[in-house]
Amino acid sequence: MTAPQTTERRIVLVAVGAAGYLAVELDDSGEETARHPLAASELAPFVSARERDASPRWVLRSARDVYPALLDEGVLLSRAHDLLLCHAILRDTDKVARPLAPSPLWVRREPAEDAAPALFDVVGEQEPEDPITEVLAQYREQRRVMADSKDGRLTLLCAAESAGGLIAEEMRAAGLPWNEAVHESILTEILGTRPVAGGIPSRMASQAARVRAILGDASLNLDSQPKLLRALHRVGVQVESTSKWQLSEHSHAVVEPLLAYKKLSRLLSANGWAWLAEWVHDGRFRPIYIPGGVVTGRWASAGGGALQLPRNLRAAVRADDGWTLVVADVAQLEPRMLAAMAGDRAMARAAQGADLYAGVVESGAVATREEAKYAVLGAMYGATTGDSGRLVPRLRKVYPRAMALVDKAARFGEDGGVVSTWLGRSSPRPSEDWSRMQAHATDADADPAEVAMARRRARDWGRFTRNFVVQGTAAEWSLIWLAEIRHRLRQFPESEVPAPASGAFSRHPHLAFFLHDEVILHVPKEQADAAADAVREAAEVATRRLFGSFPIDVPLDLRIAESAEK
DNA sequence: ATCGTGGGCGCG
DNA sequence: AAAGCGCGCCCACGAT
Repeated sequence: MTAPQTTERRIVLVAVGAAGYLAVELDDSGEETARHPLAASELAPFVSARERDASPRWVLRSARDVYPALLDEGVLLSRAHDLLLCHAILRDTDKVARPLAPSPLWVRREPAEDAAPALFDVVGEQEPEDPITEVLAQYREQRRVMADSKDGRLTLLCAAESAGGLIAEEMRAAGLPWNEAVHESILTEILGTRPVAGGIPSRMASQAARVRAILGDASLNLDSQPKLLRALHRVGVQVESTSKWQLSEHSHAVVEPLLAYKKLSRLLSANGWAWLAEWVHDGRFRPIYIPGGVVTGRWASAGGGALQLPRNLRAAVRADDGWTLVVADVAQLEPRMLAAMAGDRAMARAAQGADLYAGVVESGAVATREEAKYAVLGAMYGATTGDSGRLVPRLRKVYPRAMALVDKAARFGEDGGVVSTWLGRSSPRPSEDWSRMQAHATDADADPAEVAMARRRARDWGRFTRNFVVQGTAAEWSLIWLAEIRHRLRQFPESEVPAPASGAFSRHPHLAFFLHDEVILHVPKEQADAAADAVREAAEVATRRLFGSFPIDVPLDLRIAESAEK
C-alpha cells in the first residue's frame, strides 16, 4: 500500500456569500500563501488556469457545492479533498487514537427542495462566523488524523472517497446515454399500448381482468394488499402475504395471472412512461449519486432509482452515434475481498479464475455450484437456518481463516463493539436503545421475553457488522477502481465525433454509470479498446493497492457494445 | 391535505 | 414471510 505523494499543491476553495468564492493557496506545511476572492464569473477561468499549470488538490467543503457549476463551464478538477465525505470517515474510524472531533457543521443535510442554497447545509447550527477559518481548521484536523494512521490507509481512503465525490458529479453532468425510443418500445411490448391520461396499459388491464374474474370480484383493487389477501383467502389460496415467493408455492389458477400483473405493475410504476418523462432528457438519464450514502461506504442514489434499474431495461442504454459502451463488472467481488483480507490462501485458490463458486466446488466443500453460492453468501450474511445456514459450517473446515474473520466481526458486533473495513472505515456504534436493552437483559430479574428479544437484536447487529467489513472493503476496492479508470480516461485525446449531450465530456470518454461492482463507460468508438484496457488496468491497480502481493484474482466480465443489454 | 409506516420488489 | 446483508421507490392506509 502506497500513500499518495505528500508534496502537492493544495488550494482551498469555498463558496462565500451568495455569488462569490474564495480560493486560498497552501504550501506543503499547510500555511496560507495566497488568497483570491473570486466573483462567480471568475471561478471557472481561475480554476482552469490553476489546473493547467499545477493540477493541485482542491480542498472543498463538498464537491457537490462547487463542482456542478464548474462542469457546466467545461472545467474539470483533477484531484480533491472532500471535507464533508472525509469528516464522516475520520470521525468514526477506530484506527487512530484520537479521531476527528464530530461537528454538526460537517454533516450533510439535504436542503429542502425549494430552499435557497446555503453555504453550510448543517444540522441544527448556524453558519460559522468566518467560513474560511472554519474550513482551514477542519482541513488541518483531517490532515492530522490521516497522518496518525501510520500505514497511510486512511489517507488512501480519503483520496479515493474524494475522487468518488468528483466522479459522482461528473457522471451526473455527462449522464447515462438513454434511448427513449428503445425504452418506449420495451414498455409497449411488455405492458401493451400506452394508456391515455394515466389509464392502465392494455396488457396490464387484461391480466388484471383475468385475476378479478378468477377471484370473483370485478371491482377488486389489486394494488391493495389487505383486500387482495382477503380475496385470495376466499378462493382458498391460504397465503400469509401477497408476496410473489409465497404465491408461487401455490398451484391455483390465479397465481400465474396475478404474478404477471404484479410484474407489469412494477414496471409501469417504477420505470414506465412517467419515469421516462421525468428522468430522461436529451437522451441522458442523470440520477443524483450520493457517495458514502451507505454506512458501509457504498454509494446511494436519489431520484430515478438509479441503483435499481431493472435488467430488462438495460437495452435502452445505448451509445450515441460514433460512440460505444464499455460495460464491466466483477464476478463475486465480496468473497474475493474476504479471502484477501483474511489472507486465506485456500479461499484465494478457489477464487482463481472467473468463477469463485466453481472453485469452492473443486475444493470439495460442497457438491454443486448452487450450494457453493448459498454457502458463501450465507457466510458473509450470517445465515443460521435453511439451506444456506446448513452449508456454512462446511466452509469453516476448508476456509478457516476467512470464516474466522467474519465470525469475529459478528462477535464484536454482538458485544456492542466496532469493526472496520480494510482501509479503516468503522461501523457505527449501536444505538442507545440497543445498549440499554442489552444491559437490561443481564439483570438477574430480567423478563425471559426481554432477554430473548435482546439476544435477537444482538445477533441482528452481529450480522450487520459481519457483513460490514466485507461489503465496506468491496466498496473501497470499487472506489479505487473508479478513481483509476477516471485517471486513465483523462489522458485520452479529444474525439473527432462529439457526444453533445455529455456536457463537459462531449469529446472525452467518460464514466456513465456505477453500481457497486459494475461500471458503464461511454467512449468514442475508436477509443473503445484502449478504454477497455484502462478498465482492466484500473482493476489490477485497485487490487494491488489494497492487498499488495497477496495472490487474489479479481476478474472482470467486460464487453464492448452499443447497448448495455446482456 | 399531509405525513409516517409497512408491504412489496427492483438492484448489488 | 424468506432463510441471510445493504439500499430506493411506489402504493395503500391509517393517523393527524
